[in-house]
Amino acid sequence: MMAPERPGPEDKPGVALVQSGGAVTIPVIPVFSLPNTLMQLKEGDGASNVPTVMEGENPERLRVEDDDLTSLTWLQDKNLLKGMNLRAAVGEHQLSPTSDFVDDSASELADSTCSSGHSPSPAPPSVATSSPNKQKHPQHMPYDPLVHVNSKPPYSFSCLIFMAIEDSPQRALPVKEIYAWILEHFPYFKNAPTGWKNSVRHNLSLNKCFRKVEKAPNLGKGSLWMVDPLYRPNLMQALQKAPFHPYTTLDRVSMVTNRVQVNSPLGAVGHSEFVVIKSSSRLPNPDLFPYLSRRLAASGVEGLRSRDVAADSDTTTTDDADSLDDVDAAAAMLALKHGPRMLTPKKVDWDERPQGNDGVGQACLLDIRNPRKKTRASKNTQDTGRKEKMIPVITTSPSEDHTYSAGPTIAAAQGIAHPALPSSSPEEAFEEGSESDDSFQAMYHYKSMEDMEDTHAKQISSLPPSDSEEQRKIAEGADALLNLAGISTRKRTQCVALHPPVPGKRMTTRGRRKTPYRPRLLRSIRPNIKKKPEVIHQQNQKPQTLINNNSSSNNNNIVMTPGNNVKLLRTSPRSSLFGNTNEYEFNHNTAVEKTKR
DNA sequence: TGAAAGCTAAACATAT
DNA sequence: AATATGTTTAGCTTTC
Repeated sequence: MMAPERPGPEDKPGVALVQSGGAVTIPVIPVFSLPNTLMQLKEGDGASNVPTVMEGENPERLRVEDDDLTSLTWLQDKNLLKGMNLRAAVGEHQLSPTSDFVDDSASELADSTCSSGHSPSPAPPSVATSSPNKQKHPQHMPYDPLVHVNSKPPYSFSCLIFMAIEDSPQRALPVKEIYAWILEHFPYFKNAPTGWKNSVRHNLSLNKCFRKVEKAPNLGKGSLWMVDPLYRPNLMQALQKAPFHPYTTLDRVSMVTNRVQVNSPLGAVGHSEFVVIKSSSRLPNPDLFPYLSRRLAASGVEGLRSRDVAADSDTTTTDDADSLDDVDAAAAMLALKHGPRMLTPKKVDWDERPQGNDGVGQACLLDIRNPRKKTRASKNTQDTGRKEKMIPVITTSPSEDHTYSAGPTIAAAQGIAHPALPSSSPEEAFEEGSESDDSFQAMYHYKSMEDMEDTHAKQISSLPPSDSEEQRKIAEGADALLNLAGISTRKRTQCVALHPPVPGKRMTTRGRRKTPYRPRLLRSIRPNIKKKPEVIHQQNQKPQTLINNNSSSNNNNIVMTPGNNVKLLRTSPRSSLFGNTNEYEFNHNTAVEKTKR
């Protein structure tokens, strides 16, 4: 079964070449999409024949239709690539000028060309469609999922799911839409065996990073899946570690192709040149990943520069306000809990901000890696020997990235002290600087914290003393929300013990088998110990239940309202006797007890 | 070499 | 009943 109809790639062209005034100007093309561009260059460099892609056109379709395009061997002949500083672009691989990069890339490009329809003699369909290369994409090649359709994406399923969810408007997707997203953005899976869907479901169920959310029954089968806010930094970290994530690839080099005076009135044809410039873009292609790129930018992945870039980007500026709506619920609740003090970490300009005063997320920035157990990211960056030698590592162990078994890095998310962290509380995290690298200071801050700093927190802080009871209620509600979300609001001494296993997420049994194999026949007769569903059905199905507490002693329900606000329905055991429910509704501007009934 | 991470397959249950 | 979705177990490969 193919994906349901949805906006296709034509709505989000990966590469748009803009023709203007007879000359073809080529915008900055990230390495992520580089092969797309390369594919459009004609053998022999006949510039007059260089196809142009009008904005909005589907590059995928063009790849298919431009059958007159030939391979890129001319690139090797011209030795253009060799002159580039591709060392950084290829991630962790040290490439000597005489490395086998060209050869390998040639074969890979040939594969790409063939698979994407650029070859003048495309491979038979049986080869191109029924035999996807199950091997992962070679690490020394920039990866374009729309081009390297025969290479298995170098991302784990959890990363793919994460990207899919993050790239959705509501940050929540049903399984079916996750399938569709993956199929759209990674056509490899169109020809992959159907087992990948099983893997997706398996990952959703087992991976602690993903949480099931109830949705209205009339919206089809199944539930919505969201990224657990607690683990979002972990996933982002995992994504950064992925060898060809746009962070790590685009980060190194962006390629600007300046085709000089192509089809110009001056007739200066037959000359193309590639100019490689360094860029700090750490974001995915906003055309391919509109929401994802924006949200990662909003999450501070790219840091200061990303903000600047975003401000200059058409894609981001148009929806900049929208991105402000992406309030991290956990951060919001923490802010509510801890009040304005938590929310106002020395308001300073980003450029002037002291290192380390990054609020809740700041603890995430500290490089607390175990020097003995280097992460791949650290190894990679050491290899590159570039300034970005310190990729922010949120967790000390890869096992805490986004895996099934690791405990959440709540300490990091909360600013709760890690043994290696200088601060032991969120407050201290604000009060103390860190020795973090420059590249750290803007990363992984919660944009929502800033937003609330300007609006939400000010409202709270402006409450007169007579409203302290109200504020206490809000804090209490936020506390409940946090606790329900698995975020401890206790002090550090308790935080470790307060990491409960994520309900419904088993602790790992992966790796080598620790228990004897139990035949299916025996397992089939075991009693049904299926856990109770995590989500509850609201009487009014309009809001989506985010979190609920199955405990009978706590009648808290967290729902997401249609306006993407977080609503807490709290019925204390005593008040429930009288049918009273306090309803708190939180958004990025307000935190008020909305109704009582 | 062992452990961890990730992938795949499969059985089974439940929901639509 | 068929299909989609969700859960769980198991075994494998790869990487560290």
